[in-house]
Amino acid sequence: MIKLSIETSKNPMKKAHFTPLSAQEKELTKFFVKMAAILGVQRSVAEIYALLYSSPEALEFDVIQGRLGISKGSVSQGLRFLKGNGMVESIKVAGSRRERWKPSPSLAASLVGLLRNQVLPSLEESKPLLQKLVKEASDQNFSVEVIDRLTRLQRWNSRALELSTFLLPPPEA
Amino acid sequence: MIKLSIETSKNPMKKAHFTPLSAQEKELTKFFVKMAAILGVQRSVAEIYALLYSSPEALEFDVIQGRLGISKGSVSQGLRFLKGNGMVESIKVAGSRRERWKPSPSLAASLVGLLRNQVLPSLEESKPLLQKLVKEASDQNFSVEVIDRLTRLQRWNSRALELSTFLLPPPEA
DNA sequence: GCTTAAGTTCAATTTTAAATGAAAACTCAA
DNA sequence: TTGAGTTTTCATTTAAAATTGAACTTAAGC
Repeated sequence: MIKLSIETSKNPMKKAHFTPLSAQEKELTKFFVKMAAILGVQRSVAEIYALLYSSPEALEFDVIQGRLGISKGSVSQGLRFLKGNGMVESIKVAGSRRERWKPSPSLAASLVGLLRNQVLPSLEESKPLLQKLVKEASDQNFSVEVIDRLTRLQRWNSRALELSTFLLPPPEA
Repeated sequence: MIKLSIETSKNPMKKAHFTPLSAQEKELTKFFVKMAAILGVQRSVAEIYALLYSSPEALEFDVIQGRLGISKGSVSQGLRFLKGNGMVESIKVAGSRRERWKPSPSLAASLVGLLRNQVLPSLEESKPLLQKLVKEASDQNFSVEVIDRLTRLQRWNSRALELSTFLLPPPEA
């Protein structure tokens, strides 16, 4: 019989007992998962955010992984997404190589960031397309009904774009 | 050699040549698909809507199926979804058993209907949940930080709910 | 400059959502 | 009332998205 691993002070066998989510944490996760679904954000990302949101202190990478029971890859990608959208922040504590994560102070600001990234690009991209379509429709004398619809669509797009730019101004313009 | 089918006036062999989408129709489809994606609505539904939107006359079931090249099931489900959200209307012409479909007059109203069905239910469902969470958090003396976050979350949910109800009043209240 | 803990990447896998189409159900003209 | 013409249903298939984990990269600490 061979002993497969030896615990030393240099290489402590990380037992890695992470406490499973409490009832409250699970409920809050449900809420964030539901909201995330509306915004088209994946479950694991919502889970990470919910965990950070219900933790009084900033959490380390492997605590997040351990308590949620998800893979390193998911944690890494999830944190990147959340950070990229300004929803979480990382803190580096001197003397430790690990980062610690916590939600950004303002949830409102976070959602604004998320919406801006999800919605605005599509509205902007579509503007020239609709312009072209309206032009072609009148050039090729489509039915009045269809031209009318397309024109209204274009107007609607422009207004939505204006409104969004107004409601969701860029971070530091 | 057996002749497999015979064309009669009663049973005309439906050649079913449907003209493929024009360049413009394809472009418009792109637009609607993109918008639909934001709202979490599936591609085939957006395709159906785009086709109706760019057609001067109301279209029959099998024209929709044929021109889009999708299955009967998808057309049926797609139309049901669109109708359920007030985005399309059906017309019955006397002497024909088939229904004919066209987009509802107001795109704005359509989007309102869609948003109401997609977003409001989640906000409403979550209200009592958040209430309970805040209560439990203070009862079980969680950290001030976390209680504060949960309270703000609850407030945010209530406001979003109020705002939505205001912006998206029920159809005929 | 090494070593190794910490985190990232991405091809492979798993999971979830959407589309299909054959069979069932409905519906209206005859 | 009947039954062919329509549409719906839903188990199955297909496609898309999310997750995993092993290999790789990075950088802190020695």
